[in-house]
Amino acid sequence: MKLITRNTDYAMRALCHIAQQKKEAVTVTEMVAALGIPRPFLRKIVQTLSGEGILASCKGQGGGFSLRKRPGDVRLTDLIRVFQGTIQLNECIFKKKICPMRRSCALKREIDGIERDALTRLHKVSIASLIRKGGRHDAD
Amino acid sequence: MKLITRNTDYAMRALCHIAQQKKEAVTVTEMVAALGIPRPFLRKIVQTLSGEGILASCKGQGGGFSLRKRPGDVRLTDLIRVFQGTIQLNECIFKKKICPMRRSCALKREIDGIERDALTRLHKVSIASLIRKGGRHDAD
DNA sequence: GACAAATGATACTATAATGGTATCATTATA
DNA sequence: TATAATGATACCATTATAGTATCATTTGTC
Repeated sequence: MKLITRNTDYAMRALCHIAQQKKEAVTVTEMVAALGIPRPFLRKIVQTLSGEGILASCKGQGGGFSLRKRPGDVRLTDLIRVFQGTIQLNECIFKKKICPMRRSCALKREIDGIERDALTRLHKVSIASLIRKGGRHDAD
Repeated sequence: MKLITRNTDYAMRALCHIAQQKKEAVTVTEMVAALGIPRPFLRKIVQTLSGEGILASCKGQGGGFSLRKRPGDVRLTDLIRVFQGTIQLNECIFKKKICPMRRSCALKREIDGIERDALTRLHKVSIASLIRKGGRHDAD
């Protein structure tokens, strides 16, 4: 069971790191040093976050990334949506066809309920909530 | 988010179907007709369930599969373990290395908690509980 | 102006998981 | 003996994941 992928995980760590710096802009170099994430991969991730309007970027020397949203407004579900595709509950087993048992499938009802609750909880996890909970997000 | 794969889903449907028949043994042919699952795939699945001791099998004409356990004793988590590998919570991001932030990672704590609760609920779903909830498990 | 340090854009790759298919062997019943 | 069933296994196609690699562009500093 994997609720979040590395993309999502790394993204959230990077965002928490940025949120905790007092600086104007945080560079990838700095984040690599702090978080230990492979540089090209992290670059791709923050570029995506920039494209999504979650981070702002400044090019050139002295540039870097900064938060464009309030820490309380960036939730795990947002990142999951960006990096893991639309958040869909377990789509019905019969791909193109309409599921012949959708009216009455107890199994699907159960799974849906469990997934829905997990999503509700993931939605409550934001940059702000993680920072509040203390715990450092950088490596040693 | 995908808590269960088709393997798991099909397995549970097949098991529920078998549990609801009064017969000694249920054949794959019969299950294919009832559930609409691709025959060779379903064969592989029930063979696996047989190997796991969840189903008993009889070869030869007049043979088929039957439940070897009580319906209350076959849970979704059992099938997830069989078809989706060991149920592991999100393993730490840094593969071989020891995660440098395991002492203090608020993100991991949150995800762990959510996954753990989902597993607890998946553990409560069994053949028996699904059958009890009514709802048919066969196709039209 | 040249250089260095930063991001932007984009293409590529390797591995594993998922969702199957296909075949041949074996067993048991009619 | 023919037939209907499972057993064992090998194969395959697609997608997602987790990256890597390159070149272009911008911008501050000397």
